[in-house]
Amino acid sequence: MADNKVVLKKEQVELIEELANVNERLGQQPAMSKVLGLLAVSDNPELTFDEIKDTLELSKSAVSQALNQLLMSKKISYKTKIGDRKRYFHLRIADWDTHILEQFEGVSSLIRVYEKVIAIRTTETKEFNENLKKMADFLTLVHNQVMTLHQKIVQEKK
Amino acid sequence: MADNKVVLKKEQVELIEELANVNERLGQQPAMSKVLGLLAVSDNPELTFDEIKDTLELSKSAVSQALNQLLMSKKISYKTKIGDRKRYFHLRIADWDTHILEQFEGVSSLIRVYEKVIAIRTTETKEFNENLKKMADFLTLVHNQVMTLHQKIVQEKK
DNA sequence: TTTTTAGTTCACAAAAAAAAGAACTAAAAT
DNA sequence: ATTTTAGTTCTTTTTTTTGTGAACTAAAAA
Repeated sequence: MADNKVVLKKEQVELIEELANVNERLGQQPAMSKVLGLLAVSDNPELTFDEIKDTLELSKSAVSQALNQLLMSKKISYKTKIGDRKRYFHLRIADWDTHILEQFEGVSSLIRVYEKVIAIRTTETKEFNENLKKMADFLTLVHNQVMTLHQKIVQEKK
Repeated sequence: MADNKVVLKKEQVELIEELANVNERLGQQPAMSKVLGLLAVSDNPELTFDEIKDTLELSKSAVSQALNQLLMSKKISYKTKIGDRKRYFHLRIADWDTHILEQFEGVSSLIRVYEKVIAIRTTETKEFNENLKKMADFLTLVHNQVMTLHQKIVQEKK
């Protein structure tokens, strides 16, 4: 029944909330978003189940589900310490580039759908179709530039 | 009580649903997303209230709310025809670049929050902080490139 | 002047998403 | 052997989101 709440300054709490909000807008679920925020802001980047639960004031089951989904989507991982049964959860921050590219997957979907729309549209609406095409082309350009930048990162890592 | 349903081929219906799904993942509400899909795919890009309502099989109030929100967020506009009281709603497709930039606002928020996180983090966690910084720098680079590309579009339009 | 059209507004219902709680489990500690 | 720890799983409850329906409005038509 001990309280494992992590001590946080007010500004840290505020940032966790802000981070959670941004993550929610990017389509992540609330509890997962809060966990991501906490793990990014906490001075100690490795927190136990109970520290997360007590700091975020969530139920065990909410924390369990959030952690497991984050583990499955490879946003977090955990360490164990000898002589200690607890797991220490942390962001997989070194894989930040993969996470960002996953977010950009949304742009790819958008491009694919718009290409399909362009393909089946009537040719009657010339200006409309031209604008759709310009938009799809712009998105493709952005997508390619992001991929190029990412390749540079990958090279640097090696 | 007339049925104003727009005639659509099966592939058009499927694309409307796909577009609606992508838009929902980008944070738009379901009814709004469907309206955007219909207006992008329909051969006639200018549809009346009742055509939208009957084609999407939504209630008057759902359509009314969706259209008004889309008008307010400037995703759509409408025309009137003389001797006709109906409004003809259409995508503001010529403003596609503005709409895309609005979506990219999410990236800016993300950068701003991560910069704040970096600013208040303990200096104890060197590698963690360096990775955060690299991520924020990458996002900033992407953001700048998108802005540069957009400037070119704006120039071309003039 | 009354009726119809083209919507709007708002209280409520339905559905979906999120969180909680309680019972359970497997391994470790006592 | 039984108790505790560190969670998991499943059902239920709560909250939030989305959509509906009925009453309303303002302008135009009959």
